[in-house]
Amino acid sequence: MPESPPRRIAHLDMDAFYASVELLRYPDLRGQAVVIGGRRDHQPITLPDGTRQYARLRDYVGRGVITTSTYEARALGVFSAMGMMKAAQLAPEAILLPVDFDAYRHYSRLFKAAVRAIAPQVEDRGIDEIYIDLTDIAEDSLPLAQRLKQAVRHATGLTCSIGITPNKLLSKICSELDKPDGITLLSREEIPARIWPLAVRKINGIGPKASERLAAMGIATIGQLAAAAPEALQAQFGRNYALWLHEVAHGIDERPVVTESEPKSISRETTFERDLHPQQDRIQLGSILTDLCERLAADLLRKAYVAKTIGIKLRYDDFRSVTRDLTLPEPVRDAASILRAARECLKRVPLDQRLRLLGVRASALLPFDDVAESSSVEQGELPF
DNA sequence: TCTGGGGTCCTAGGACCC
DNA sequence: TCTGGGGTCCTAGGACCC
Repeated sequence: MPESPPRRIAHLDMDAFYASVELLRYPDLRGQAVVIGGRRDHQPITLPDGTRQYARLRDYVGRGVITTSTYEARALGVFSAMGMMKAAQLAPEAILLPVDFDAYRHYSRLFKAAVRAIAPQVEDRGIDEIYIDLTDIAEDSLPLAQRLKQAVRHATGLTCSIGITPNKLLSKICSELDKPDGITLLSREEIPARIWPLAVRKINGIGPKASERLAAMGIATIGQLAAAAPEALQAQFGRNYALWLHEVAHGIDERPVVTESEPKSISRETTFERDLHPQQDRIQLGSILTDLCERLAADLLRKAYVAKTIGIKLRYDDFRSVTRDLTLPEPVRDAASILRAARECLKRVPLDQRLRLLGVRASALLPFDDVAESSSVEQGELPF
């Protein structure tokens, strides 16, 4: 087997991205505990004398979660994905700002363009992070990393953290090691000293479930995972996942940096302010469903896709969720057809319990060139 | 005071075809 | 005549990520 050439891969992660974008707009909040999240109106109010009044976390009522927080807020124990009502108990005085995705998308485009101008082999990993293949660039890693950070800073006023290693797995781990505003370089030889002491949870792909099962086996660190008996891992996790665990624990990852990809699905979902009953609240649920279908249709139109499969997602008041899919004879993208398919799916789902969430999803996507639209109609009894 | 919204990938079973 | 194997599509659920 031919030896593959050694690669040089960077992972670049923006520091507390949403919160940092907000601080550009509200510099008076610098140094304070600030959290971003929620849908409710908690826009800052500018008083006649020019001073601003901000909402406080303790004033929040609802089901929102923290999307991002500043490092000052994190120091108080407030992290992403935490319920805002719970966070309010830990940091009642923290400033609360609503999310503004348009602003974050704008800065996302700016920092990615700045990176691409230096290193064009960029893989998008969401709004605030990218992988970069630096293999074909001659410059040494440290000055190159400094130049990338400078370019990002110049384009956005924001800081980021960069890890550079032989692969995506290690770079992702490393970009976190010196946050914020850090650079971490790592070679294969340094894996035992610098990677093995870390918790298995630091590996991208080992989540809460897997790390809990590993903990039950007495495996807490990546080094312990690397030393674990393969048979024991297979007994716990099955063949494929066990093999993967063994590889990543040894720092092996051959995944390429993928610079282009097509979306697999597009979806819209919403959690209600209060749980809704399928019968008693059927009017309201019907209008929510219609609204979701219309937004999904607008997304498909804007992104120029048609969908062969339409699905729904329900979450019950006990947080169990179910999905139903329907593959259509012809691809669709208009709201009426999506709604029709979603209602067909709804007929196949138990509706005897209050709901907290409803979602609609389009999958099996095809680029919209000139695909003829379906007009097949079969309207049966409607759940709501 | 429970837990958002947008995604990807994997698994597993059944239908259906050759 | 009670017995195949492979391939693909569809569906449902779950883990995980940002």
